[in-house]
Amino acid sequence: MRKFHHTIAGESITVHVPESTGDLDEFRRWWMQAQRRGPVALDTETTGLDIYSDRFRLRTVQLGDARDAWVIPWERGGHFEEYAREALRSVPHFLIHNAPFDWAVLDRHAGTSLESLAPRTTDTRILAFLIDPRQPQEGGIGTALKPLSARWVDPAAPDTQEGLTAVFRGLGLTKETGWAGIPLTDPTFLLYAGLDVILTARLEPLLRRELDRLGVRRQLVEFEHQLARICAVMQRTGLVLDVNHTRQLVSQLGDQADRHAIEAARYGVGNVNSTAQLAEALAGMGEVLTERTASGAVKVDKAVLLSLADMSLQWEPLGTRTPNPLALAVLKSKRAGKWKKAYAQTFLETVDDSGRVHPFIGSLRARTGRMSITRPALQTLPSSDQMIRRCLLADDGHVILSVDFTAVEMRVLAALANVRRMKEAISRGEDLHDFTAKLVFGEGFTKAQRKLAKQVGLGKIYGGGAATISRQSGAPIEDVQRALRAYDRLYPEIKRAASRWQREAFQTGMVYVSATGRRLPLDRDRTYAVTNYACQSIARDALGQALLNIEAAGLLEYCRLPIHDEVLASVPAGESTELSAEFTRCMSFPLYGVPIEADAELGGRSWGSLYGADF
DNA sequence: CTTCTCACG
DNA sequence: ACGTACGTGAGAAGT
Repeated sequence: MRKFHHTIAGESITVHVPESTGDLDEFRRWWMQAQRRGPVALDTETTGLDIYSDRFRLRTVQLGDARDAWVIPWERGGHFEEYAREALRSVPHFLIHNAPFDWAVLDRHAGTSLESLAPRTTDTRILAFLIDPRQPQEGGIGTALKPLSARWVDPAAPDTQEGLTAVFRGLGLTKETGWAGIPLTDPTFLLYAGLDVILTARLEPLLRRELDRLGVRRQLVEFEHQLARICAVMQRTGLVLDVNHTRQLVSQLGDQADRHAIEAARYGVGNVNSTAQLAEALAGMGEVLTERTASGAVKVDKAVLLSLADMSLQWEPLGTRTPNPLALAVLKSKRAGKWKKAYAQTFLETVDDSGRVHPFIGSLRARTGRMSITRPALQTLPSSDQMIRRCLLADDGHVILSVDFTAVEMRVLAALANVRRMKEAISRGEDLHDFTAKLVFGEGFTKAQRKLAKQVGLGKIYGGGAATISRQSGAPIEDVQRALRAYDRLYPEIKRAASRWQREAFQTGMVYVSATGRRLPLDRDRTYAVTNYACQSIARDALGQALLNIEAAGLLEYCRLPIHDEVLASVPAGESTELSAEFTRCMSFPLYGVPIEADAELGGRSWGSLYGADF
């Protein structure tokens, strides 16, 4: 047995690394005792984050409590694997920091299913997030194990990730190759692997105590653990990739990007992604660029370039000036390059050997609690064109189903702020934006006026002013101002609720507590954002509730992605109509007296089929 | 690492 | 007193 000693919060701790079956028997005796005293912290070390690649390996499994950690070298196989498996099977309650990652690893590589682990897990990252959801850049301490440990356990707790990076360098390895290349005998690696579980074990009771002190509901903590599990199931399922189409697309987009880059080079822009080069070249062509970025540089973004190219924000010709050929070439080259690199290529890099991509679905990411999807970022695929979404398919014999809430943030606002006329319109089944347009512009409102009513409604939720809404929508500022004033007259409850929420937050240390009990810290200089936080976070919780309903109805196996106000699913073609109705029912329920409703759309085999012609 | 840009709801 | 567009992930350039 190898042992490492360290001091945490003034107490000495021991990291044990078994080397023989005798050592493993001692490990077994330890966890059998430890599980009687309380939950056991669990962690894994792996070769990297690419859980679904065939090069991925599970290296160690660590268990621990506040004083002792055991690092089991899973990679050595045989008895090491057997004893670790037994503990994973038997311990009744685990503490894991950022459980979805370890669940996915152990499910795929250690024969311990997500279904078996999740009900036995407390995720300390969830606990920390419910105390303060802000990232370090936003003034919070974030939810990484190191800063949390420093805050709650021991300010001198070592930064194990940073420490290991130094060790990697000493061995001629990098941040990327280190996790796979470091020998399992490395003392720093073993000590730090053990420290992580000890820190997690010490963190949990302190975070629990803080949650109790703040009065955060147990029910919310439980809700988040259920959602984490549901999202982990969707991640494991993944989506089918049309590999051939994606390969063709990579090559097509690459050709396009190159062709337009060559065109741009003729005007002196050797690198289409260089804003400085572009601004200089455009100035040389006699273009006058007035917009500036936050730091004072000349702004040459898509909106600026489209206007130089004489096109609307939807790339439609305007006929107001001679199109600038450089602006057009740069727009096209950048777009093709980005779509190739960030989307198509990432699909091919992340696809597993059975042809599926498994995006990481973070069930609790944004400061409002909104979910996010990474590797690849499937919540942000272009919707103006079907070409990228066309790469992702329903399962064999299935079709794509998309079910989305109707105007959910507006309905949430109506419910939370008790907006009388909005609630009346919703219960009559009226379209909210039609209703507003009618009241502001009269019965014969135009399409453009409805669009303005919609943008003003959204602007209200975001806290936007006339200037911004005018710029974003292209509507004349006078019209926007008039609509905004009319809006305030029609729905006076919105302003009143916003001031009430800000006042409440002021009394609780600048934290607005949402209707579900979520803590939403406000930034002092933009407290107006409280309206958005209230609506965005409750809309997110409504999506969470919908996911629980979907699972209870036995439909989780069809779910593929949560996209803020939408659930994307793959359903057997023969039952698509019935399943579509069932999904819609799961996503329809009253929220504080206001009906939340959903619309289903059935597509063909590819996700792109919902965004244009399917091939 | 920061800034700018661009994709989404 | 007044007015403030919200939340993400990702790639590339430049310091």
